[in-house]
Amino acid sequence: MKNHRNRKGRKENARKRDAILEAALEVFAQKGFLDATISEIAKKASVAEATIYEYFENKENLLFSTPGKKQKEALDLLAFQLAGVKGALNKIRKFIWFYLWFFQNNRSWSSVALMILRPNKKFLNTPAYQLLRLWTQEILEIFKEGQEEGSIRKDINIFVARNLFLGTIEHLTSRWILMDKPKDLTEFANDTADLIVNAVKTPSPQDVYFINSTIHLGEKGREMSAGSDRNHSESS
Amino acid sequence: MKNHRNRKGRKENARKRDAILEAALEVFAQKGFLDATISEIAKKASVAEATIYEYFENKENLLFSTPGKKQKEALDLLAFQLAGVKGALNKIRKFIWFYLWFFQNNRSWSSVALMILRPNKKFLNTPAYQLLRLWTQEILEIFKEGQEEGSIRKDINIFVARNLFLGTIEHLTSRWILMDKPKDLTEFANDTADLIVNAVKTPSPQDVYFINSTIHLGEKGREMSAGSDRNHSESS
Amino acid sequence: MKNHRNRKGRKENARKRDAILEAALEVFAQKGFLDATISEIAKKASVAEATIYEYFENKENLLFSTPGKKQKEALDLLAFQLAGVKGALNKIRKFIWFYLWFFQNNRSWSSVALMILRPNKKFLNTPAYQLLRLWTQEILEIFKEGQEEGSIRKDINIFVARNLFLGTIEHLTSRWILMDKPKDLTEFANDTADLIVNAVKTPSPQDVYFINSTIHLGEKGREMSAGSDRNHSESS
Amino acid sequence: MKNHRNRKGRKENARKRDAILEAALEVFAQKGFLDATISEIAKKASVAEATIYEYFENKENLLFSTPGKKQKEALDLLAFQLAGVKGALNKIRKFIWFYLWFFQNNRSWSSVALMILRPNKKFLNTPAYQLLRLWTQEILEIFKEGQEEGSIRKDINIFVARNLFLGTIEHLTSRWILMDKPKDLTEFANDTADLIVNAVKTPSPQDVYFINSTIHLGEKGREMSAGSDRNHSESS
DNA sequence: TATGAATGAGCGTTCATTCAT
DNA sequence: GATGAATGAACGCTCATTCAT
Repeated sequence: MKNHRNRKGRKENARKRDAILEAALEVFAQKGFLDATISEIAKKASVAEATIYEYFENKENLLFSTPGKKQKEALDLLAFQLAGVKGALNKIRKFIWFYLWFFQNNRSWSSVALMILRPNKKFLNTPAYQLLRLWTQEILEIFKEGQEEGSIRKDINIFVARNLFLGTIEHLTSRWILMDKPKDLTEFANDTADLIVNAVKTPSPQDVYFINSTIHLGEKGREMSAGSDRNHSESS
Repeated sequence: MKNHRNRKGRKENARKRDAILEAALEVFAQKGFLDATISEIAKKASVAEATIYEYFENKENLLFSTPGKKQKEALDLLAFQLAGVKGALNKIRKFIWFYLWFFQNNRSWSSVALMILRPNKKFLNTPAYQLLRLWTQEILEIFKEGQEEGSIRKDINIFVARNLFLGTIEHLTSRWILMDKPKDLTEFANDTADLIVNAVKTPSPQDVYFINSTIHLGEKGREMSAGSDRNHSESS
Repeated sequence: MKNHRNRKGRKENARKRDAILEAALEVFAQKGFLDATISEIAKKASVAEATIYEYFENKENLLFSTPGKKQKEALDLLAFQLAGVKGALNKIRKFIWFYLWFFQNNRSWSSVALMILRPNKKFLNTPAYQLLRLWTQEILEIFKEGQEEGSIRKDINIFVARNLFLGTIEHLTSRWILMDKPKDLTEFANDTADLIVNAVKTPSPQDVYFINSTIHLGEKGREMSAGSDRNHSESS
Repeated sequence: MKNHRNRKGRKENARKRDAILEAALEVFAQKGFLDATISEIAKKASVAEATIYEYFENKENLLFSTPGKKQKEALDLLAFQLAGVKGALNKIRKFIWFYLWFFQNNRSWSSVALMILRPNKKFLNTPAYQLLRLWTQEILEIFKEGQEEGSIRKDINIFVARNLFLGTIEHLTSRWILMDKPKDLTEFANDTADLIVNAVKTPSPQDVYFINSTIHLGEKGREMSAGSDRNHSESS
């Protein structure tokens, strides 16, 4: 409220600022927002508590500042990952894999983003949230692209499709965070991609085949989702 | 001293207990777990703060006790809703619609379940969570049923499919809770069902048709998803 | 701001409330508002810090509640003191003496009232201040009475006269509080009364006398201010 | 390191020092000692916070240094104002008017002096306080002069009279600072002077007059206090 | 059973002040 | 001489929880 001095956001010591953010990310991920203490964050960042207030207005502001850098990194990497990939469906598959991979390799960030930030209404009015929207808009673009190129059905609601996309991945990741299952989050990338692709793709004749005048399920899909079956140990 | 909870005998008890739970649900939904105070819950339930501790061990225990009744109600209603519905795909559609309908008509409960309980690790060790599993197992059963009857592809991972199912609905509902969009949560029930059904159903020849020796997209799907187009006002 | 529970002002334990007020008065008097700590007040009152917040909203509110009881006591005693006194001028003398006596016998209260409350703008919007106004209005009444009975000049501004009255006494008392001089605050009651009475009283022929056709100062005043001379040790 | 204050040599120094003092005066007046922050003073003075510590030992020291310059200015002006005025009573009138005028035209200074410095015990051990004593001694001198010339009663305690003088003026000014009443502080200069002069002056036969062998109140006083009546809008 | 009253334990936040540059 | 950066040291305040009645 009262930001005395020239507190907040000096670039001078980006290193110290980053150290605080990193520490905060870890502590928030581990303890949750309210059980996390400034004291612990400060200790982990090797600064005095008061120093945190030189860079961030308050605890909540610190929380909201926490995902920014990683989010940008994710955006850059995503572009890199998608570069050269042809076709919306392939992009979707790549996106899903990358999304899960990135979550997996940034567990604290995932935890903060999904468990703390997402249920927080105030987060919506935050610069960090605006950044996040770039990410989700990318998904929409891919769907649109697919509709234009014909690979994605024109009769689906792409906003609902985006819900499908995000909801599925976030649900999978949430389970991973909460229950440590599966150990390897990307393990289900293919199965997940199969379903999502199925959901949106334009049906093609390759999907059906004729045996003795009967139409059977094509086996093509199987080739991409080998290893997926009901034998996975699922606890719920 | 500590087993008041077990004395189900007296009606007066149950009434007061329910009043507390209802008040708690509302306050938790409105304020979140930590900003909710025992004091406010007590006031809303018209009991003294200490009385709450006669019925619940502590604040967290109260939180975890909060969804139980509604959850049972949901299970009963679900059975009622699915009764007489033929075919896994139709059950899925019905389930989706009912899920959204129930969320919509129990906002506080939805809010507590999705925003507070789900991100809470401790909730997993809770009786209330076991109840919730019955719910999600129902989904698995339907998928299995579909695979047996042939309407659902046998080559999909039904656990991942359940993620798809739950994740999509919860994501949609979360948006509704956080941003009040869409006003009517069931508005997208059909579009959502279309996508999920597409994702899991066994492709059938009806989905393709031949014109001049070429296979085209069947129009059947369209019949069920009338009203679905990209004109929905979506803000993100 | 947020007064959770039924905090503030339960009469149930007026004893505890009084203990807190008394402790607060002493600590405030000794340390000033900001150097006084809730912790010290709690210790002196033999209650937990949190208990203070059961009775008072916050530190400032506690400060403002501090003088009330004594102020009422002063009002009652004043009425008692003035009862039976005839004539506005005699009432003024009595009032002055009592005012100084009461300050002297309630040092902490004096200190808080003059040193902390008076310079605090917010105090003006306080119930305690309204009580104080009864006190100062009493002075006005006496001046009016004197003007009606003829003992006080009709050509003076009684509001300014009240400033004279209050300002003089408060200045004297402030010096006493700050510098412990004079040891006995009532020592100058007579001299002060003489001056204030002189300032407002209707001049009377007794005040002048004729010697050899010349008018001299009457000696009557002297009788009441015996002992007043310039030999007092004054440091400023 | 710690004696920068003594290096009066460089002009640049004095200029910066004055800027700090001026800023401090305003901030202290507006916020009070404790709510004033070094940060705000620094900002207002356009210097860095640390710079303030080059010129002043600490916050309290800065506060005590704050009134000095104005106080000297007041002393000089007072001498100027009193120059050529004949008779103690006239000097008293002039002094009162000038005192109020100076307060009025230096509101921040008044505020700091009366509201912050006066209730502060430590201020008494301060060079600035010694300067202030010159001011109050001047009052004593005038009283003595009046007693010698016969215009002021020899039977009054001049120290008490000084209390009357200072207390009245300070009380009036305090009200003005706290409640902005009256708008023009010098409005009551005459009325105040009348009362104070009445209080101390030697009664003279002109004050009484004879009608039908009876002694009546003289009207002389009225001539000097035109405009004084009970119609002033006073809120308390 | 119900509760009014009391409190222990803790945390975010503020600033005056220091010091290396 | 000037200052940006860092921090130590405090303190008000909140609430979940307990317990005597």
